[in-house]
Amino acid sequence: MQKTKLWYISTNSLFMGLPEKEMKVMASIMRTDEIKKKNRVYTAGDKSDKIYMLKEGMVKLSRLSDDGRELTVELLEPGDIFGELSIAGEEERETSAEAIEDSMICAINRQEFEDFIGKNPGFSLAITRFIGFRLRRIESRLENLIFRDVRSRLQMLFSDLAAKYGQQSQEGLRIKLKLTHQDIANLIGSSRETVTLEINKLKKEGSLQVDGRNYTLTEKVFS
Amino acid sequence: MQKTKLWYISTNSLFMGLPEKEMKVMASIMRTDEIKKKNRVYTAGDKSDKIYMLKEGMVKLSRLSDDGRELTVELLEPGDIFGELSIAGEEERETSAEAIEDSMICAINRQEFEDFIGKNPGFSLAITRFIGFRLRRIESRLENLIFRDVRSRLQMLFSDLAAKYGQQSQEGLRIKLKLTHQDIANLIGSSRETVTLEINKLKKEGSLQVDGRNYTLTEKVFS
DNA sequence: TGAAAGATGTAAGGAGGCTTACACTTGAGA
DNA sequence: TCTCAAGTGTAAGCCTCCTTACATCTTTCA
Repeated sequence: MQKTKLWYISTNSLFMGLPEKEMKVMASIMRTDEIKKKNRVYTAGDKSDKIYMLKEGMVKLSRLSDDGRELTVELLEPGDIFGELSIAGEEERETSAEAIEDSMICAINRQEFEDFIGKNPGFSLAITRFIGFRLRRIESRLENLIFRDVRSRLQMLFSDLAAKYGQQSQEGLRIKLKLTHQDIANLIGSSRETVTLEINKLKKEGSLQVDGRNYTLTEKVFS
Repeated sequence: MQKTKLWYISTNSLFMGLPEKEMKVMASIMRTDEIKKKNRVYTAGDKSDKIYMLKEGMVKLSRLSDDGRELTVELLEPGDIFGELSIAGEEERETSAEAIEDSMICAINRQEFEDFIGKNPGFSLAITRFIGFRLRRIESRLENLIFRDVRSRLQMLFSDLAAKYGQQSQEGLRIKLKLTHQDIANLIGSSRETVTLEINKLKKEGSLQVDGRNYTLTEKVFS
């Protein structure tokens, strides 16, 4: 059965506490869209006038350097909001959003979203909190990048991913995500070759198991 | 004459558009405090339950590594808000806030601040915007750190500082800020020695003039 | 199913920038 | 105004990690 917009809204922590009537209003200003894998929701430079919610699939937010290297800013799960910086004075997108699986998204016009915030003060605090969370995360990544080497950043990435996508299994915490070494390099600001090297070291040391493209953390090196 | 809290509020862009009555409410929940140079407003690990506004002086937000290195997250001017992550689920401070000049600050309890937001939807959007701005800035620093070398980061820092603290003069854009090479290193994630080296290169090339601890940008290498 | 594209393994070489070390200069505060 | 701490200049050595270069293994999809 196709889940309704209202279902997504009512199960989303961001909208928690809103009266049902307002949830319906939110549902009514959302426009559902399908995005196929490898397609972009938006690209850096696009006009920044919509906010999105990911309903199904997975979306990657990233920034590109002039010479084509990529920095992955965020991996999004169903329920996550993105493009929210359009309400923070962003005129043009600074990041790009790409579906890395076939996805369903909901789009809301910036203006309508702001009107909605204006009418629902509690909701606005939720949005503020949400952006604040992202700010804290990014700040801590900045810190890691400056203070820690590739090995340590890789370990932290794995424990972060385990916290978000981990599943307890026989061998340890299994990360339900398929990432290539290049994907990982883009997440920690390193090169594909160095990531391959460091991952294989972790395997040899026994703190990481890899089968296919699935990673399992077997030790609490990852705290 | 001592400027009143209300004066600071009414001239602050964050509070713009608020009815005067609400500005007075805000003033009434603020507690003014004096912080001497080199003292901390808060330290990483402190309970995160207040929001601050800088009235006078200058405050530096920073993060420390285990081995004592420092990353400067932000330099604040009068009118700037800080500690705002306490409304974004931050239980303990992740950064420290240190006065780098004798300063006057205003403190507001988190709970009172949130109540105020709840009653003033327009204001809440302003706060969201504010945090969003900081998020964009930090993201772009993350990007620079990954994609650019020290020389380029140094140039970008100078043009950022010029935009915020610059003053047109005979020779070019003069930055009204006294920074040591160590301060600069902490801002761009480099070492003191490397910063000295690169600054002297820029001086030789003629794009930067230094007298004492004052920097003047003489060319548009800095865009 | 087979070819092409994508992903991984590995190694040599090199560069950027950090560390260490120390001399010299400036400035803050007694 | 003198002293001492703080800041700056400079250089050698080294270390991490990137780049380049291929071989091989896997996945995709025509």
